[in-house]
Amino acid sequence: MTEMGGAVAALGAEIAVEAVDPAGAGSLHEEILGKLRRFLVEGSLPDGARIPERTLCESFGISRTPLREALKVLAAEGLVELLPNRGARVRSYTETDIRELFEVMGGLEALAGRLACENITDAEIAAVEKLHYEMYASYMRRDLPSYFKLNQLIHKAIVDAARNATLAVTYDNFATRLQRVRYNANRENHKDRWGEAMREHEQILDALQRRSGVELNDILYRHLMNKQAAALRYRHDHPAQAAD
Amino acid sequence: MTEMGGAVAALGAEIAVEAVDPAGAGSLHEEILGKLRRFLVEGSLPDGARIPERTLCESFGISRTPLREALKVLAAEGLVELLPNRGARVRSYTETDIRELFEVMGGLEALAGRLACENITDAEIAAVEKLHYEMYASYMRRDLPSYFKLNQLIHKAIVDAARNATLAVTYDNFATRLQRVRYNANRENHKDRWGEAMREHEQILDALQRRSGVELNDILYRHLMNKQAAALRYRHDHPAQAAD
DNA sequence: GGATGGCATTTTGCATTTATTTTTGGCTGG
DNA sequence: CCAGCCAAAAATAAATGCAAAATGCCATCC
Repeated sequence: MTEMGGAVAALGAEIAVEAVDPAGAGSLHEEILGKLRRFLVEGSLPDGARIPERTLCESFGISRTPLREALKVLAAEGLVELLPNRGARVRSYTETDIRELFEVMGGLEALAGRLACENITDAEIAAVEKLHYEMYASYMRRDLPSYFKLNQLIHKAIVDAARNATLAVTYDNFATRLQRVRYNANRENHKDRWGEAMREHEQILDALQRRSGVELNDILYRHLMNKQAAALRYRHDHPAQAAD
Repeated sequence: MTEMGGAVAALGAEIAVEAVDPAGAGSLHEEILGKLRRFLVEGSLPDGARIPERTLCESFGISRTPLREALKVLAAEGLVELLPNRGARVRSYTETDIRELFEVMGGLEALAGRLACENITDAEIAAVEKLHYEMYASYMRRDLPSYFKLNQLIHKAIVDAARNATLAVTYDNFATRLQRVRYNANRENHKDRWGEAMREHEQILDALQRRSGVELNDILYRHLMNKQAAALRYRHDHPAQAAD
């Protein structure tokens, strides 16, 4: 397994850098958990790569116990898979997995939209409007990174307005898994759908302003389904590093 | 902490019984995980009870390492909460938590219904019909346990028909958390709503037969919201062992 | 008499050690 | 020369041991 030697070395470097910032909370294993999660999301390790715990322990400068605990949690979160007596692998998402993830995200966002319409304040709607127009400006400027950032903030604002912490946590969990996928599929693929997505966001804002729960529910679900279709289309056109 | 001595003793007994049945998969910590989860769901430990790991280790007859790993996973699943340097407690669901759980379940079931309408086969619809009429028979017989069992099977059938394993796993996770709540709130409270629930299930079957995704989506969500209202109403009338 | 500070006990968190399983390399037999 | 098997090495899983943090208790001081 030399193919990931470089990646593990990179991991070591990453840790050296992040050791400065007091990332985690109190306990060591939570700190490790956060670092590992971030590392996996950023896609620095190829899909399906084995995660030799001994090597990682040396990189992190810790013992194997807290690392194993962190891996168990990450497995429960769906970012790694644990093969009995054979260690951990980076979970490789098949096309089916990706389809399913988008569907669940669609259901969660739809729920968030419905609840948000029941609970959102005028001030929060104004804040979303602001984000929306900033995002539109980014769209006109063809500033993709800014667009993505604002896009994320809008969706997060809707989830927050749903007043449901359990939903927010679950949403974050799935968003994290999808990020792992999205980092692989380069963001370029979004350009195909950019105009369409922008129009959908107009509808999202409109439904939110009118506090129409059922409409926002439906729009957000279809919005995610369109994202899904685009992602799968991209994957078919670029089966480069696919690991199905 | 003598208040839970009896409960832990009961735990020990439980394990002795279950040690016979080959519950878990291969690895020891997964076996422990399953046992602990089942034990927590059954509500044998009071809300907020401390879980001293040393005591549990003796009960299970294992070392602390696999137990700690299992506890970390259960914390990620939301069944226990880990206080840094202060061990694990049984997570006590506040009224807000319960409200949130029902909302998320509503979103997930709604999604399942929508997807099921797109994917379900005629044979599967026939199977649901069969379950439905059996459930109706149980309703007429006032056979609550049978009714509950069939009710669960119908909802499970819809989730399975959604053809989304990720959704199914997530659904199970939340269903487990709610079971922990439901075991506390005695099932008697359902009798208030029994007729109403039965009528809702007529609509569910109808929408499924017509494969009307948007309708089933909405019906299932409202179905869960009515369950939520009933559960919270019960909780208000019976604040017995409430641990808010 | 009440409150505060220090000490002892208990409990958790991490590291180290031991054992079991898997894998790989080499060897032997066909 | 290839296939199957055995053995050694490596990796993982579990257990134990050690150190640090927290809680409870007691004594002393105000």
